[in-house]
Amino acid sequence: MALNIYNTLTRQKEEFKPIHEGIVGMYVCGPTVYSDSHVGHGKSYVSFDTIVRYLRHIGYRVLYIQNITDVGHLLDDGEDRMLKQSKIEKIHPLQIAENITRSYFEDMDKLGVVRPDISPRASGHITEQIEIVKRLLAKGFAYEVNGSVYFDVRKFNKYGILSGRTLDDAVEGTRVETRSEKRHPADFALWKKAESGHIMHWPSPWSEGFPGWHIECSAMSMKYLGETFDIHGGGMDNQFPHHECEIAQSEAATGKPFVKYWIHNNLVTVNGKKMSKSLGNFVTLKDVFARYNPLVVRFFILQSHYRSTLDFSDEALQGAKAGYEKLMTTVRNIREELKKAETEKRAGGISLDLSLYRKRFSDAMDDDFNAPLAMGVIFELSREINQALNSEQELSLDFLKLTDACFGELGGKILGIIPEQLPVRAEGENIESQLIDIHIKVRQQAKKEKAWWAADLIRNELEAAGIRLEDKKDGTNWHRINRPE
RNA sequence: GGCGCCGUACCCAAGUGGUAAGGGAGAGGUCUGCAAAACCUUUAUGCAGCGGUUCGAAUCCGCUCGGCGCCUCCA
Repeated sequence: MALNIYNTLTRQKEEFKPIHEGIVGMYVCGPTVYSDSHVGHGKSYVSFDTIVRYLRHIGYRVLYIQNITDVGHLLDDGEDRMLKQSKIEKIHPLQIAENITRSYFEDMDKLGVVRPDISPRASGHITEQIEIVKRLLAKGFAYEVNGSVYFDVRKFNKYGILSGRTLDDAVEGTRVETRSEKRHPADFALWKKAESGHIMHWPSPWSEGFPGWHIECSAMSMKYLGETFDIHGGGMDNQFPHHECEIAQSEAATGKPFVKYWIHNNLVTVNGKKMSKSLGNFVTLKDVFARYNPLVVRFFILQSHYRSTLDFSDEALQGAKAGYEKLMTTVRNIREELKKAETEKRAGGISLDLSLYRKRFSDAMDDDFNAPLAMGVIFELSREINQALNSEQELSLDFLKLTDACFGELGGKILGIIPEQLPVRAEGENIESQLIDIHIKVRQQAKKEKAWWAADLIRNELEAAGIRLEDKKDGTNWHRINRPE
């Protein structure tokens, strides 16, 4: 089955065919860096990360660009987000940008999100943005008023193609007092003249000022990916007006199609309501990580489709945690068994058709990146492997190697939920593992003498210290308990 | 008001014309000194409700009820 992607532009699933054979240019709207990332960012970037991982898995060379917005988001009162926060904290806006950018990557790293190939900053691409504004003015798609430049939406007849909105809708829908400078209420700023007291401003042919919000994505995506590229992603809430404006200004400037496939991921809700910075009901990733393993959060996110909303609740997260641990137990058991098999001679009678699982997994991912369905496949595989591990038959080294590799590829490399190193027993001869082994030996003796109280005491105390013992047919295994879980 | 989305078991969730994946929780069982883990069995004649199309619908159409999103900064 070929890869099919739901394209917001056409409102249907389409077979994915990159513009250049074997190469994919992909741009995703990154965060505005003025406060810590919340779970919504987590869902968004985990979703796109999984998409990038899968594209790479099926052989594409992907150039993945994700911007950092550190200037240009205007509030209702016309004030820049970065500026507002900088006044609150009494530090330079770019200091905030720097701090939050670090914090953002810290969170994303924990979620197993592979870093973008390029993370361009809006403030570092003022020249490119000015260039586009110049082109738009020259072609008559924009006009200047009092040092500010606006895009003239009536000159671009495709305006509304992405969101399905007409200009009449836009007029009716406009609640904010129309700024008198604009010729049409839907016209949007390309360049704004800085008011006095505005710290972040740059020289331009029109005024000392700063770029409009939408222009940065056009400038940076086209700079690194070309004037037409394959995939543009972002949150559904950015479909209008942000992405609509991007299309308008980019295509007006170049006269070429801007993006082939638009991918929009759905939002996180809390108790059924959208989580957003402005509503103030957001849960930061750092808060969640204090209570749950970040990979549990990733697992939770991937358990629903990227185009579905995900309702964030403690109950749901608890469920995800239990499911995640179940999967990790299987992986751990395979790896434990693998270690034993390496030093033993084994016949091994069980075989398993892994290609069937791989195919079902690929079919799921090929169908618009259906990660939840793909996870179901992994769980079914997990069950079958557990049956094998439970059976009386010895498993061959080959069998164990192949299953471990399969989990590593599907659950690790593609979905990013199975780490290469689990918190299993410490490798090597460190003092901790020696001490635990001594405890296990003492406990074995206690068990032999039916001193159950002693055996249980050792097990309970170790558990309290974060070490879990599990008695098996052929001895006792131990592993570290993930904390936070 | 305009545009759009959603409603699947106790919870999360996939399935968009062929007879309800998967995870959690619950119940029973196997194994075990007991645990833990795992495995097995079980939990929706039914997919918000009512009509319609069809040999056949959770899936298509219409209406009703309920929830949400965008239209204003947001991933």
